Amino acid sequence: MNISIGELAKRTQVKVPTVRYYEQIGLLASAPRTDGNQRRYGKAEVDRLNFIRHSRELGFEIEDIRELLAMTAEPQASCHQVDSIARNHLAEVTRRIESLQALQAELERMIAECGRGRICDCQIVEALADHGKCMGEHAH
Amino acid sequence: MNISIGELAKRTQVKVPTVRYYEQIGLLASAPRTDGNQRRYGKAEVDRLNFIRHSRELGFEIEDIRELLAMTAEPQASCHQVDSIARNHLAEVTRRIESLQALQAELERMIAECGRGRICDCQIVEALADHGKCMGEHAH
DNA sequence: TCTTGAACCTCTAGTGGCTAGAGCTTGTAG
DNA sequence: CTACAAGCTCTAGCCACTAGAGGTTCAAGA
Repeated sequence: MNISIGELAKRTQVKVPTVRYYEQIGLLASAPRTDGNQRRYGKAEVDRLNFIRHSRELGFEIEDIRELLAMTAEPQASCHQVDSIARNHLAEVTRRIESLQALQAELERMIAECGRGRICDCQIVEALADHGKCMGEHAH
Repeated sequence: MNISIGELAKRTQVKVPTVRYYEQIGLLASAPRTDGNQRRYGKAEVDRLNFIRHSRELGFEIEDIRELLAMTAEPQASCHQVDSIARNHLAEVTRRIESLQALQAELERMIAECGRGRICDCQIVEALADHGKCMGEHAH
């Protein structure tokens, strides 16, 4: 296997500019070039990029992915750190969900109170203008 | 009332650089200056900035807030557009919650399967490397 | 072999919403 | 007067891409 960046992009569903970006930030090794200066990739890079894309889809940050990839280079090492990274990320996702759910509740309340009349009577606008009308985590 | 930017920041809990940023992007009018070139604000600006901050806390985008503020300048107009902006935003928040919940489920599954052994046996790493092991909205 | 269009290359800047200095000026209290 | 806090403008950075611009290479077709 000795594929171009476009073919790599097609196989992994990662855009060409994004592949270049990942090389730039060191997530992918600098690819060997043809005489015409074009990058060429093998199966290992396809696998690595699939790992990266999948991790990104799951919301892992680039630095986390960098660490995870470094760990896969030490197959006999303990996976304690992998577990830790995943748990931290899960906790963050959970926090974000909770925060968004609080926002959702506030927005629902505001919209329910809207009489669909004029701006000067609008409960949405009044709620935005007056912080005290909110309750819950969003309010302080 | 004729307060400095620092006082405005204290009253509204919006940082000084953020106030300047909002002026730069036109969300706040350019403030009148002292002979020493310092900005000075009145009650109207405090109220406006509170509206902005509150809307940002609820996750409205700057452009949405710009529109909402423009509407408050027409008190007799219909609040149909306000309602529409809020509903669109609520729908987006709902989508984000659902997407995060799918991620959460995948992460929980991966972590539950982790045997806490070595990297080469790690179910988290294997799941990240093999897309087919995921299910749900995240998988394709 | 030549032509042409697609794909490849590097480089720069932008997205959204701030945030962080650097270096200078103003205001106020002691 | 002095010193320090707060004000000012300007630039660049954060995060993870993304979008051109302008030039080169590759491969298919005539």
